[in-house]
Amino acid sequence: MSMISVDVGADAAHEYASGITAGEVILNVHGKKSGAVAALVDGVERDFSHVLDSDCSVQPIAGNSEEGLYILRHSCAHLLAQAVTELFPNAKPTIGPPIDNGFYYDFHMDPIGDEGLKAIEKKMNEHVRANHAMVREEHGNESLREMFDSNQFKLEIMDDNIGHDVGSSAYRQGDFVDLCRGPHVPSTSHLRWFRLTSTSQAYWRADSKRESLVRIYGMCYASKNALKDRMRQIEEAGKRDHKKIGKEMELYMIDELIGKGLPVWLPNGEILKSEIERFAIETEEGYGYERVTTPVLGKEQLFEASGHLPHYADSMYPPMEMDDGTYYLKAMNCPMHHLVYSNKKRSYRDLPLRIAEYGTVYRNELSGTLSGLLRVRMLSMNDAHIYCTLDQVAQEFADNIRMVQDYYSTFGFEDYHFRLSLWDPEKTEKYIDQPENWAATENHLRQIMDSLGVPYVEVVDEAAFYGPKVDIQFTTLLGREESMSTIQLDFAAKERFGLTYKDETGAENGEVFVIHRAPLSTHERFVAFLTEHWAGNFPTWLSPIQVQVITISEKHKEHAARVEEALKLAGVRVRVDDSDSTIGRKIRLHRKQRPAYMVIIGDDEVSSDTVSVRGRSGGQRNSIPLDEFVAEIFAEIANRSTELGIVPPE
RNA sequence: GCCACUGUGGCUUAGGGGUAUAGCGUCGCCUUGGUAAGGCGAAGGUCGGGGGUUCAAUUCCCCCCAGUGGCUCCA
Repeated sequence: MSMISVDVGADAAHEYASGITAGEVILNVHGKKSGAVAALVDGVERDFSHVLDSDCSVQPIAGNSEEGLYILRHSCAHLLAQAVTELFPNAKPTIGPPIDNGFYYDFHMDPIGDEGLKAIEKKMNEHVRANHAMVREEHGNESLREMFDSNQFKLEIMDDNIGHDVGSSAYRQGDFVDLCRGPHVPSTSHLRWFRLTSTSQAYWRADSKRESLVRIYGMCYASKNALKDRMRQIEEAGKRDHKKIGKEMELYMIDELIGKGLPVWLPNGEILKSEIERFAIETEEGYGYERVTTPVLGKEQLFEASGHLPHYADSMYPPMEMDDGTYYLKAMNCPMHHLVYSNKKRSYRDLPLRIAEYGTVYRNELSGTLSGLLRVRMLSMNDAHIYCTLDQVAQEFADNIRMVQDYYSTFGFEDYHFRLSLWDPEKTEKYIDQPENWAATENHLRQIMDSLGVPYVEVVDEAAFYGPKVDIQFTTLLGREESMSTIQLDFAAKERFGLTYKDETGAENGEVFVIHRAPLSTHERFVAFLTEHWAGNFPTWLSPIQVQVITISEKHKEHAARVEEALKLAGVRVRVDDSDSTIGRKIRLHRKQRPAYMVIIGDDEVSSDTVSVRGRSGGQRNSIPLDEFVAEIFAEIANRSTELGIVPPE
């Protein structure tokens, strides 16, 4: 028997008899407890059963590594398919990939409910206990087609993959076999820590004209603790859900008589919204923005000119027929701002011209996508458009990126990254089809980002229809990525609206670039994120109720009124509860509204003209002279501090 | 828009073919109280809406509406 030399990383290469498997090598080198689920052989992911017959390198893939988790989840998708096909013999598996935090599998089958999901989960657990080996089988194309001849979806996958290695292997566990490239965990007992989470409808090939499929989602981890951690994370996210907190704090309401996706800002939410707006106005005045107000609707011809109707009509409300023409609700402010620009002749001395508007736009989102404040049909924002020459674009982008960074640090956001969003030349119907302009502007943005030294990722098919953009991406508590801010470069408006200026030579110059930017997202989405981020415990300057005064007994009403008066004079949002109730009860009641501070007034405070201040976590600072407290909270609010510094944290 | 699930007083919720729980909140009384439930009492619901089956529907069936999760889309 010939010997082979296997490089296992750490120390010298090991010698083994040819024919040994990758799994045996890993067991030999790393022992049983390595937690490996597969092997990396010469840099390629392989099953444990992969046979080694020449010199090579072998490394374990740990179950809790990123690669290992994908293998685990992919394997768990197979386990799911095994259970589903056993319980529902007519179900046809289609595809079942791993995704962040879990996996899904799409089946062509009748819809199932919660009971179905439970039954499937139970069956999966049976197969985990049975510990089926997941065995790789190599097949020729013909033999594979035979194996899956009753499943048109698998046949279609094979048709699409002729010449690729995908179609050459299948994995078998017990009675179940699935077309798959692998690799997989050695056996189903590795898949203990899973949970099925939900079902949904999906289309074959994500095409709504094709077959409707049942998608089943699950999550799978390498250990009990990892699964528990994830479930805790989901639970925590549930507690921070802006819909739940928004209701408790009375931030907004949605009434079916008004319509879905059309939130009403209640007084407390309006405070948040107007504080954000005030902050934006202050900041943007410093950057040279001028504010305007434009109508919420405009004529068809306007949106034809802007390109919205050709490229964006699906996202607009349907037209309104009037006696003098057809009108549309605006989905964006830009067309009207372009008209503000060309309301008079512009000179190079006017550029960059920065036109801002704080108002609402209306977008016709599909009813099923609407959700709380996160996805709405009326969007409030601090929108602005910058008209400038190509040479000025870099400076304006730099300013806006700095502005975004300043905003975010003031609001306490840290977990975000920049994304350069490019067009997709394959999808010319979605974009203005001018490849040279796309290439030039995309390159320009790339250079700007590089010179700013801001790290970013590039993603295709995320651009606006009129140009590339820089988006600022957030990760939610559940690990989902969402766009927050956006800075967009528009090369199309100048032609569509005939935007020109008189340059230094006196010539009429048509090279006007437009930057669309909304650094604070929409107020709806921003408040939703803020609420989730702070779990409703906003920094003092944002808190709808900054101070809740609580009296111990009716004897203290008068002093409470004085405290209220002093705080109001300093512009602090204060409320007083001097009702006939116990202090414990009042604290419990007001905690739901999450005031930044509670001020307790009793005999001690009255006699010494002080206040006792209670923080959100229960920490307390007693007998602060009233003047001192007012001065401290005033400074905290004026500085827009993210720290609640008056009471030491518990 | 599509799929699944859900819909009971302001909020959280029990129940289930014979018009319905409880807690919180609200109001009143007692208590004048020191930091996440002091006591007593009261008001408040045509059980999301409309049809159907039934002697009888909040409960079963159908259709709407809304919410939640997901698909698609997206700020």
